[in-house]
Formats: sequence, structure tokens, C-alpha cells
Amino acid sequence: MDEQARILQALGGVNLAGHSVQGGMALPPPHGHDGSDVDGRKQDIGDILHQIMTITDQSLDEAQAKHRKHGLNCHRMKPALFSVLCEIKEKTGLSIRGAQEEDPPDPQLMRLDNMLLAEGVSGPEKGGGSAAAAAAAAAAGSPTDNSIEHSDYRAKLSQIRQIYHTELEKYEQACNEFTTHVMNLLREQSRTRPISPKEIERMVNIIHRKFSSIQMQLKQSTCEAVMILRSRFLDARRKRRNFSKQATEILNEYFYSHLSNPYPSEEAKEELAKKCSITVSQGVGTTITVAQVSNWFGNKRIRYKKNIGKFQEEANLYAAKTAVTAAHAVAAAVQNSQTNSPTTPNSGFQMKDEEFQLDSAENKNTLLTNMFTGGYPAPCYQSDGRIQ
DNA sequence: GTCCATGATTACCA
DNA sequence: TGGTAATCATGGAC
Repeated sequence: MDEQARILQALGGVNLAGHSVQGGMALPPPHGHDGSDVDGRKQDIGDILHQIMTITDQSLDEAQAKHRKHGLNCHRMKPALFSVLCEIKEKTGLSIRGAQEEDPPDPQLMRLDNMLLAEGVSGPEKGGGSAAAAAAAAAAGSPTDNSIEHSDYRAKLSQIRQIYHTELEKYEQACNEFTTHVMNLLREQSRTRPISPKEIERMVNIIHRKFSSIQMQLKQSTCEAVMILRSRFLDARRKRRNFSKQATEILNEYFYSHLSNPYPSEEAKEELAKKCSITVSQGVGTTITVAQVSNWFGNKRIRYKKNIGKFQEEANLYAAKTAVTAAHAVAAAVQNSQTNSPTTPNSGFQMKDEEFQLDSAENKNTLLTNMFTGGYPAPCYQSDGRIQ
């Protein structure tokens, strides 16, 4: 069965504008005739169908050039045939839509959206991702010494956010413009060829899907930029900062005054961390955590043990400093007529490493010698080894 | 750019 | 679980 015959069959049962129905085919009576000339009408319909089928195979310009468009539009059979063609096309379109619509949400897109939202790039601006920056910094173990880095991070994140939104706006604008253009074209063409509103809608959806994929690329690039930014600014390893001079002095004082047992307890570590962090409020240092104190002592023990000679001068220096501090304390005590007899520093500690014990014992002698040749009394120590 | 100092990380051990 | 040793990676002086 050829196309024309199929369409003619499809016309069966369709009432065209309330005209009479004959033999399953609704046909309008020819103007000025009684409608008995069936063969003539069939020929008429055949002609118009042929013209329509031909014109759909041609470009609009080509069709217009041949003045067919106007002729067809003015043909008395055009509205009826046109609506039938629309109906057929609608049925075809439905079967295509059934396979294409109702796509599940793309999990990759969802991940990207969630990440952009969490980083403060998309969604409402909430301080440019400072929460994310703070969370990452806290995870890195330095909770409050990141104000400068945070401001840099926020500035960069704000730039990313701005670029993202600008690009997104451009894409949306381009999408809208293109959609409008295509819709206008289709509406224009719908006067000539059978294009239903649903088909236009389907085309719009296709366009939106295409632009969505472009948007996804934008989101992916933005996420990558944020990840790079995070690793640059917030990665703990990259963010290593030397401790302040004051903090290093505090730690060294403790280390050299506890040389025979340089293993501060948790309480001592906390106290040291607190003492070191106080310098922050004076604006001269960085906050130091208990974990960092542990790291520092770990490194110090290893490096001291590896090269005692190198650290000898430093040890003497801190021994002298400790002695001075202790002398002041003792002087104050004497003034109060409270005669507390100082205990021997570092007494009663168990060494964890025999080799280290020997080295430290030698050094301890040096320290004590320095203390007493300098005329300073030994410092007072608490039971846990802390200086009073 | 090189070199050294140093804070952080990791694997391993007791 | 805390300490050691090796190593990485960065800061800073030169």
C-alpha cells in the first residue's frame, strides 16, 4: 500500500468539518455541486496529497519558489487533510516519545550539583564556602590559624562562583534564544507541514537536553577547579607553616629540661599546646595542637638522637635559660621565706631507649654542669616533670 | 635554583 | 596505642 492510499484509508471515520460521511470517508461537497462525483473528489484528494507529500520532501524555500505553498494553503481541502496528517504524525510521535521521555536523573549530574551546593558555588551565597574551608581546615588539624588562607580561599572560590554563574547565565540565555528560534521556525513551518504542538514541545526537550549536557561540562570543570583550590589552600601537607619562634622556644625549653625523658604526658602536651597557642592572641604566632606537639617531640627526639653534637649548643643555651627562669622562681620563693628544696631535674623517669638513655645521661651532666657553673640553682619540677 | 631546616605522614614495632 | 624511623613536601635563607 502506497503512502497516499494509506493516508486515504486513515481518513476513514474522520468527520471533516461536519461534512457528510460516505463509504467511511468524510468529504466536503465541492462548491456548487451535489457531491455525487466521487471519482472526481478522489482525484482531487489524490492531487492535494501528492502536493503535500512532495512539498515535505523539499526545502521551504524551494517550495515557496515554486509558489506551491500559497496554492496549498488556499486549497479548500487543506484544513481537513492537514488535521489528519497532524493526527497521524502525533501517533508516530507518541511512540517515539514513549522511548525517549522519563529519563532517570543522571547520578553524575546529581553528584556535581551536590558538590557545588556543598562548596557554596551554586545555591545561595553563604560566605563563599567558608564553612567548607573551616571544615577542611579542622580536618587538617589546625582549627583557627587559617584566617589569611580562608580569606584567600574565599576570594578564589568567589571568583569561581562568579565565573560559574556568568557561564551558566550565558548557557541559559543561549538555550532560551535557540529554543525560541526553533519554536518560531517550527510554528512557521507548521502552517505548511504537519507539526503538532506536542512535537514542538518534544523538540524543545531535545534542545534542553543538549544544553544540559553542556551545563554538565561546565559543572564538571567548576568542580575540578574547586578541588584544585581546596588542595592548594586547605591540604594540611601543603599548608605546613613553621612554628613561631616563641612556640619553638617553649617546646625546646621543655625538651631540654626533660632531656632524660623527653616524653611529655597528654596533660603536658595540652599545656604546651596551650602555651604555644597563647602567642596567637599576641599576634606573633600560630595555633599549635596537641597532635602537632606530639609530632614536634617525635621529630625532635629522632633528630636529637641522630646528631647530638649538632644540638649541643642549643641544649646549653636552653639549659642556661631554664636556669635563669628557675633562679627567678627561687628568688621569689626565698623572698617569701618559703624554703622549698628543689628536686633534681628529671629524676625518677624511665628511659624508653637504652641508647638514648646513655646519650641523654651525658647531656644531662653537661646541663647540670652548665647550670651550676653558671651559678644558677636547678629549676623546680613538678612530679610530672613540668617546671613549676 | 639549591640546600638545609622542619612539620607532617606513613609503615612498622613492642 | 604511642613511639621510631624513613620519607615527603614545603618554607626560607643564600
